[in-house]
Amino acid sequence: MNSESSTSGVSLDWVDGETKVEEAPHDHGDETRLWLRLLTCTTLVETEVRRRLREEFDFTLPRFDLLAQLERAEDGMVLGEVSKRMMVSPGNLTALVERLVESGYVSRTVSPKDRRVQIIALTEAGRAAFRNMADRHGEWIGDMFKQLSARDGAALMKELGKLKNSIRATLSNPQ
Amino acid sequence: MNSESSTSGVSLDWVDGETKVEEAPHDHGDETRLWLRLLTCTTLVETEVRRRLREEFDFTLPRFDLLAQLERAEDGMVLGEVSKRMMVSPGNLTALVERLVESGYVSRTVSPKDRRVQIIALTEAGRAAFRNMADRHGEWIGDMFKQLSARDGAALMKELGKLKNSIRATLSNPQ
DNA sequence: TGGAATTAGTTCATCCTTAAAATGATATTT
DNA sequence: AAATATCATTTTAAGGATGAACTAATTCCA
Repeated sequence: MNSESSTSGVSLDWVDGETKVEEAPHDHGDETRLWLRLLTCTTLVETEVRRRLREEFDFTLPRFDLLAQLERAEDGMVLGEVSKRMMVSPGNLTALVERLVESGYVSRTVSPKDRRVQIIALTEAGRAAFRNMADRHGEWIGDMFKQLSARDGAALMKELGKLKNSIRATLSNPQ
Repeated sequence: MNSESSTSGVSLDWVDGETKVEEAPHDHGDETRLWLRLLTCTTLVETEVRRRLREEFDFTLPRFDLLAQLERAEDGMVLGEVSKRMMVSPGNLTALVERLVESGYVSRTVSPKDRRVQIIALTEAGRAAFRNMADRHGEWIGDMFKQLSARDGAALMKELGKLKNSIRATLSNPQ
């Protein structure tokens, strides 16, 4: 029904890990199924975006995400701030930024006020490249989401907002 | 308001990359915002699950996911099938399975009918360890989702179902 | 049968990612 | 001012992930 198999495997013939993982005493089966469905949706979109970024622009998603963060910080951003916004470890950024500096999309300046601090910013080339990719990115997402009515989209947005609050509540107040 | 800063950075003080990435001619801004919110929720949960798996069981999420797939295949599973269900490349599994075989949680048998094929299965130790972790996993998810009413959960499940269909439609019929 | 295509997995090079430890700079005490 | 704490970033070691190239086994079919 649904196959494709490229030389290097993977592709469209995935199957969904989405089924119950457990059925324990106090259950939580519903939440777990919901979580798995959430994860499935995210993985499907994310994988496709990665694939297209590579194919069309020979670019990676982490690099794209980094440019996206910088794009709305006209005067650049402190590295630590980027780390928080991207939800990745600071150590991760070191190499990522390095590569983007090398390719000329990003500039890196040591703050004159505090020599520990770095300010990262988009170069003109980076800004142009990003805008280009972001346009396509928007189209891809629009395409993948297109069967969802405006109504459903709004509902989903709202429900996800509630979920996000629920998660954050637990995270900031463990146990 | 919300900080914690361990030696190695990251933790609770994330900020959400969730804001518009672009505002292009044909827009897609709503879909993109929805996508970013979806991604944020997934990342929050996933990161927390990783953290707790490591802390409580010194285990990784990919390994846990692999055990989860095998758990509901009494007689084991062909490696390629695992790859499809987990939505990861086959090459990825080679090392993952190797490590789980070493730790005694998984057995690997070459099929007698077709010597290209491998059958992977949980060992008794693997089954026990998995059940243990899966119980806790369910609790964590239940905890993070607990502020979502049953009604909201059901609604979210349904909306995500629609989204999943939309995505799959695009993937199996690109352009 | 015997060659070509297909299929299942592995290997390789490259990148991403993290936690933890280390480095180096600024702030805070005493 | 010296000692100490805190803070921003880098380094390191280890695991995950991918696409592409490769190996080996099976199937297809002329």
